[in-house]
Amino acid sequence: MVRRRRRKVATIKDVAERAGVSTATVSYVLNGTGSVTAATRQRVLQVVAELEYQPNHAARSMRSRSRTLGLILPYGAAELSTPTLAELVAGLTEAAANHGYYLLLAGDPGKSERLVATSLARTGRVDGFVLLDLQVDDERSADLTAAGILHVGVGAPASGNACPGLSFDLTGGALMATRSLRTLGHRRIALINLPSELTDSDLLYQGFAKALTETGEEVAPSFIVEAGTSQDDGLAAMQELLAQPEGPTAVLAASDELAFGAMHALRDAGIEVGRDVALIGCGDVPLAAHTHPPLTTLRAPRRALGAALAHTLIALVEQQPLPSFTPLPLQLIVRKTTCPLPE
Amino acid sequence: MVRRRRRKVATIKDVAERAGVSTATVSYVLNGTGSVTAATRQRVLQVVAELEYQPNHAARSMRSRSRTLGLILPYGAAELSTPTLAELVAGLTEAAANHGYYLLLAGDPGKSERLVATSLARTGRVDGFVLLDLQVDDERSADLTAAGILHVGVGAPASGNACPGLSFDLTGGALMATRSLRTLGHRRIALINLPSELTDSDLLYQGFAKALTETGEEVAPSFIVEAGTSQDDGLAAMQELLAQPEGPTAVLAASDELAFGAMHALRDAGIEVGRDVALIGCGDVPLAAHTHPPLTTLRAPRRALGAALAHTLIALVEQQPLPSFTPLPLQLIVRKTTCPLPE
DNA sequence: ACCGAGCACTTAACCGATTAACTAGATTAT
DNA sequence: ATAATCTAGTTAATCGGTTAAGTGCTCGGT
Repeated sequence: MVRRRRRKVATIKDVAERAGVSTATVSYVLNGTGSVTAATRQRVLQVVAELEYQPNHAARSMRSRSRTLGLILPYGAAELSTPTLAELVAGLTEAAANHGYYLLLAGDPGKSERLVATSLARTGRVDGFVLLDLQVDDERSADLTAAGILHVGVGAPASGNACPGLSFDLTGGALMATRSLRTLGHRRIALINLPSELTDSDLLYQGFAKALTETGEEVAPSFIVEAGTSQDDGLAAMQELLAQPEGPTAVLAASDELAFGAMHALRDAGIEVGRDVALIGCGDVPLAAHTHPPLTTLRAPRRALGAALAHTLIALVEQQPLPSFTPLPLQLIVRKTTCPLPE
Repeated sequence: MVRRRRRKVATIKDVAERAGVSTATVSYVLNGTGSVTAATRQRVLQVVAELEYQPNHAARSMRSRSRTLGLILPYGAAELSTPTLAELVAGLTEAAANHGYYLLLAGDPGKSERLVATSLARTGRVDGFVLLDLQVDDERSADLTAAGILHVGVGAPASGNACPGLSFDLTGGALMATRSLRTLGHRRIALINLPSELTDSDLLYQGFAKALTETGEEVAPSFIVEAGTSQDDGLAAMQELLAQPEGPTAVLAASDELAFGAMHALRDAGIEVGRDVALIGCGDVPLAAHTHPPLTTLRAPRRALGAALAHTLIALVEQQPLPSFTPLPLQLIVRKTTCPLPE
């Protein structure tokens, strides 16, 4: 059987030979280090172009870094299909590309996240990791820190975590959303929040609470429901709120997913969203614009967050000063699930 | 400023020294090559465990391959958020992991897909690529083949493409779906198909046509609409069908996305899906179970396809015989959008 | 008793880059 | 005029593995 051999690509030696210089000179030209006359530089670059030379990545990363960022997919990776994660990944990938980095996906259901991460880092395959859904006292972060592995997390830089944490300005967003509900006349406002393990959940709570206390009101504990992350969790949470003697007239949900669940619960209870009860979600996933009625929600710049994560992690890897990061602002997209307080 | 130096990891030299052997012996033990006594093997493995030694990836891939598969994200990468792609990626990642491979994501909006791919391959960063949405006479495949870069595509192995193409058994699926519509009494059945550039579109058409011709009927050209891939495209296609003097009583859509659009169009036209008109989608994305009414659709094993792609590409890379591939069967999930022909 | 083969290793070349150390020639300083 | 410095390169060490070639040693065959 004739099997075509893999094509041989040009090496730095080929370039050096053809340009009549040493490999060191070629390297100097390509990296802008050393001192080279304009004429020599020209000649080398000419040959590089002719041979379409590109330095071998393995050889390069032996001397320095691998210019690769790692991302561990959550169990089952079904969550990759959530627009939230998908756009984040897109932002990561693009921003990384701008710095000559690439994104390595890992997600071995057999091994633990920790094992995969340390293996990837110890073998020099990746320079650092992005941790999704940063938690309070995150074990993963502690593990990586202990192993000397650089990483950044998606979420608030919380106590117990030594890594930089980047997130949206959920506090500002929640404040804005809750204020807008108050402006519409609502006074019995509930919050369906994320699990309290997630660092993001407190951010949201702070904004929500501030909007109430700034007008001298108290936060009713029964109106704060800690839910999971799924649509079903949102449904359950809403049912819990409706079961109370005096239920809320407005609800802020910590994610669109939760809001969708809440919409289901309301519909099942015969309550019309956007007329009887106001509802605001968070995230603005594509589907939010196409529910019935379309969901009022806080738009989150997911792609920008991905880019910010990439920048921060790369700065960490290259030992440059970390770029200053201000939580990315959310934008209130008013659709049809918000309404003035019914008289 | 005190900045902790990166932790030094054990090298093969450390292992060799500690075990009192040469590095070659360590390498032989770890790779199962060469001949080593049981005692020596024991000792080496012992030390490997003690030092938690893992071979440096860069050094390794200089002599062989990089054990990395490349995937180029579609423009803007918004499509990653489609469950279809997300699950495929998950399947790819997992199956790759089982062979010691990882998935490298690329998606540089600045450079062309071709440029990124050749660069990644020439620098030895990846061993091969997965091409999404394989097209008839796919330019990308031609480019990669010309550059001697291994790759597999998602789609039918079509004319003009030298690479293996893996897909679902869309022909069988369309046949099954269309037959089921006939069994329900429908005779005026339409097909909203994918763009004809996609190799998958013909597969679907073949099954659809067979279901009609096998009972001696003719395929009405006006009932075959070539649409795009978006929900809006599905909407437009359905409107086109409805505009005909005698519209279809049943519709097969080539994707759930298209089916959702068709549902919108039907609803807008005051036609009740699942009573007046039957509709079958393809893919069974999670949302399909939650539309009103829930969508009858062909369930596609996306994760399995991802795994098959990984296996095939890795076999290609390692010059092993390609695993035989039978198109992955679809399963008809009957929900509420199908109905007998109204009398 | 001697040769060849096989075993269990070691030695060293090699993969393709980066970079510290060196060198020859030109320029500047004293 | 001569030493010191600078420029534009080269040579060679190095990163951490893999692997072809080499080296004693034991064993079997004749």
